[in-house]
Amino acid sequence: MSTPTPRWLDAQEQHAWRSYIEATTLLLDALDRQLQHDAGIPHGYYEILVRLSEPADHTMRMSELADATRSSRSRLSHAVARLEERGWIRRQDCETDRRGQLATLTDAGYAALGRAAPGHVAAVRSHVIDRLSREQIDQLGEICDLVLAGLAGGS
Amino acid sequence: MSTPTPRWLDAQEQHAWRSYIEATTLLLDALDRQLQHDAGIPHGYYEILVRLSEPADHTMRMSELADATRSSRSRLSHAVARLEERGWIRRQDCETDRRGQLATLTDAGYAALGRAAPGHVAAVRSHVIDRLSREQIDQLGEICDLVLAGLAGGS
DNA sequence: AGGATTCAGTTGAACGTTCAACTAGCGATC
DNA sequence: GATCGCTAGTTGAACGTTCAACTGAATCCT
Repeated sequence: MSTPTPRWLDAQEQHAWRSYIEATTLLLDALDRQLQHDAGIPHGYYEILVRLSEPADHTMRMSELADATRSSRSRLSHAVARLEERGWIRRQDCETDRRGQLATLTDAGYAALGRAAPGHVAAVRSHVIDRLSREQIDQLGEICDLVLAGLAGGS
Repeated sequence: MSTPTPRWLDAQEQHAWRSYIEATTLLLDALDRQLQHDAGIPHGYYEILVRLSEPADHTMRMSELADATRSSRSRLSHAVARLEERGWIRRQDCETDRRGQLATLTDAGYAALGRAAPGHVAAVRSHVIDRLSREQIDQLGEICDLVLAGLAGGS
């Protein structure tokens, strides 16, 4: 539990870090507001619907879905409960593992996603993608993959 | 209110966007956990303390602080109320504008920040900064500045 | 087989954020 | 110098997330 004089961020590092935090704060707030307004759900719930819409049967194991959306099991559990109340997701028992639950996107949920998506994509474009060069988009992807590798995997 | 067939994200764009969202989700969660564990406050509260520590008198107008931390006035109001309960911030009336409030970092708050900072910086380094090349750090800063310009300013 | 461990998922309380409504002071304008 | 609108900040209810505790089922071990 020593405190070996931390290496503080230099000017360049601090600038990048602060810009990242500020941009991310504003960006996520803006996306939340847009989706809350258009679809009545926060950004995290939208991502759940997106992921569920990808398999042909619109069905996923809860833990699979938790991993895909990078959310805790608890968060997903609460979120799916809310979306189920709304009739956008249905839960059923898993045949092969009696501990498991399968979440299925309902037709109403799929329709809701279809209504929310255009506005969301437009927001992502206008706030991020369309402001960057093709090269910068690639740079961002690479940078985030590096960070992701550290956080998701081991070290 | 037409829906003019949105321009969906192509593979490259979608990859970058998803990596960004996933990395950000995991990163902010990790920073929150680290700070909650080390200092008992979430990341947003830490940023409030940092900003307040920068002026020599450790004092800022509430709205100045809200702008600096990119937070809504309501969020800041609640947050400062909590930090005041803890004795880390003090509020006083503004002399020149009777509507205004001045928030001041107390000595206890400054000390708490001093205790939290090393672990936080170490986390930022290990998760982000030390994984990127100097060039990538600059790229990230530039990208985020572009996004920030769109969200903070006009268009 | 029996017991410990781990895994899948849920639950409720505590906490932070959002939203809308509100108080109060400032400023412009007529 | 009254009024209208804007700015500063707060409040409480509703909502989402976190954390820790919990239930049950699978798996491991001998």
